[in-house]
Amino acid sequence: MSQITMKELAKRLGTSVSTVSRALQNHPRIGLKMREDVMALAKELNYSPNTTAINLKKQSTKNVGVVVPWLTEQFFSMAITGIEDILFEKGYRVVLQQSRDDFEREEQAIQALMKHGVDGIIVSMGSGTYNHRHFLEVNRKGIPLVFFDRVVKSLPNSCVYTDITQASFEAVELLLNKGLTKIALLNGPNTMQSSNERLMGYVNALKLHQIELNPIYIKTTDLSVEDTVKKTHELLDLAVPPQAIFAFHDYMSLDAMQIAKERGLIINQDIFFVSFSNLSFCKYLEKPPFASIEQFPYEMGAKAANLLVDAMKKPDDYVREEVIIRSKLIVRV
Amino acid sequence: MSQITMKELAKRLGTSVSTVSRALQNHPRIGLKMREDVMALAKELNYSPNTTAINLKKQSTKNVGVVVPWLTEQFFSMAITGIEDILFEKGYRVVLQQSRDDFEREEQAIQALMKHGVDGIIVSMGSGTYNHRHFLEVNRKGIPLVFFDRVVKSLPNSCVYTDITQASFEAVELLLNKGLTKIALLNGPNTMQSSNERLMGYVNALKLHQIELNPIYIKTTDLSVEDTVKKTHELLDLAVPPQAIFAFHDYMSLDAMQIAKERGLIINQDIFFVSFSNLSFCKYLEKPPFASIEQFPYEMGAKAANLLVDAMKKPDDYVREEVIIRSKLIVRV
DNA sequence: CTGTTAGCGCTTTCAC
DNA sequence: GTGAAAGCGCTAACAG
Repeated sequence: MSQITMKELAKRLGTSVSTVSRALQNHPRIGLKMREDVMALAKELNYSPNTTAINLKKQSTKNVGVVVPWLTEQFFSMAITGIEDILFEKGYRVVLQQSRDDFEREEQAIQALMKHGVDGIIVSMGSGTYNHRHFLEVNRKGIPLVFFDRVVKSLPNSCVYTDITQASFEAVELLLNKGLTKIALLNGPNTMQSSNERLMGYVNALKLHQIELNPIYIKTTDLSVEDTVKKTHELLDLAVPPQAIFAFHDYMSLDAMQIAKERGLIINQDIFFVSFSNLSFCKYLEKPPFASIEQFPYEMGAKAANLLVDAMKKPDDYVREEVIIRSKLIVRV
Repeated sequence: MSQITMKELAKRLGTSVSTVSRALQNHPRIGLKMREDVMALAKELNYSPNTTAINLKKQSTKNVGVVVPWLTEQFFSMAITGIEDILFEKGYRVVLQQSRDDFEREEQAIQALMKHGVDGIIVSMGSGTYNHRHFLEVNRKGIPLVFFDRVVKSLPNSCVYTDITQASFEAVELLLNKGLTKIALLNGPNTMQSSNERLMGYVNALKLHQIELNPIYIKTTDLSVEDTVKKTHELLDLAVPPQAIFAFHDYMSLDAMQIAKERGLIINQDIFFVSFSNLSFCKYLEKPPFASIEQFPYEMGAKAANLLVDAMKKPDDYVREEVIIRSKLIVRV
């Protein structure tokens, strides 16, 4: 199926390619009749422009690469929905890649995108990412890059995130205000900035309420179910087990809750869970985690997309922006 | 940041662009020293080819469009993961669009993809899609297209799906074998082929077990939560309410279950639910829907991607394939 | 108002 | 083995 080109249109109309081009893009300096003729023939022949050629000419692809750890995590699929909505309306397309929290894969994805030619990139970093050379490479190439959620604040790129420290503080304080003092932290890996911020919020809250920090209540995990299960058992095996667990996210809360239930504990009575995510399906649970932090992923994605669009518009006088989306603590019970 | 081009490499090496091109792609008829020199300089200058130019030349973009109703539905995010895995390894990139079960949007998405230039398209149709003109257009343009899950069997495109009728039959039979006879069907819209197939499976099972079909037990919905709620109430308001509900998918089961619970019914005792999807988070429920049909979305996506890759390889002698992925009824209780 | 011309960056005959 | 040249489809000065 040989696509019909402007050359063909020009030939049939006995005119030149440039005239056809101008007519098609409603250039002012073009005769009315000619414009109409061209338009008519184009429609008749079902002409559609070759975007690749335009891309080559314009040095842009109207493609934006998006790299997230897991599409299957609700947080990310909602964020991508926000990204897609903004980008689509601005004429961009989303090229998607998952890093699966694996450094190698993330690097591969970024390289593929650069090689493939995208006008910009939006990234939420994987938990396994221990260095930033791929991002530096993107910056070196002058491709606009925006981070969201799992960001790198030390890089000169704009980023969108929630104040994890503050949100963590509020979550832990909620528990403290309930009179609970033995609160455990079931965290992500130390390598993740957001794990450290959770820790800070946790520490701050305890400090403010003059509860002594007990290191045995602090566990890090690699975010896997197995590790969550293991560390939860460790916590519940303690001589004085925690009354509440502040977990990395709802997925972790849910897995930890299963363990607690198996061990005969009653949720929201013997033990309380709070975490990030505010997963929608928790509403179907008889006993949902006590509270959760809503991070508004759709809005975060949309904001990141908007920042990227700005950056792509004016690659020269690019101003780094750091946008903090205010999270909200949702008490479920 | 002006990217470095082959022209630049050629200039610096005092050779021609064509030689550089050949050296870079390990053309046989090229001097060893020259090849090494070119390679070395390319590495040094961090040369990377302009994919758009290659695309224009090769008349292909290595981009594949994927259109699904909702990214946030686990079924689709898993399918896309399968698609992405296969496509990435074959050197293709996934361009993602969501139709949100809206015909206009689906049409827009398909058009944007065609215009944008993709080598192929994978689609799972939206529930609101009432005609196929956009697919016909894709076919007319000779762009390979493969359907999965929500397919159009009457079109000449390959497709991958589960045997909904058979799976529905098994699901309903499971209930019948439990001695339940008053079974309702909470279906999707009539416009969806897969709704009709569910209905057929339902009818077949009842017939085989010589249970008379009672039309008041059959409800269609537009898949929205509101409509699900409404129709569930209608069913439970009946003089003789159903003992079991076969719902479109787990999301619908869950919403319907909420209503049943609110009305004081005990799940898996007073009323049983079965549906499609086998959502992973149901494992966290005290009382999950009684059974669910696992459709192996990852495998479906992967298979669809493989079919598309084949179709893109040999656009001429294209053979339509219809692949049926065997589903599995998972009894949860 | 319209045609000519020169590319965008790369591949690929066709010569030498 | 290497270079010159054409061309993928389109845009945009530059001349009329």
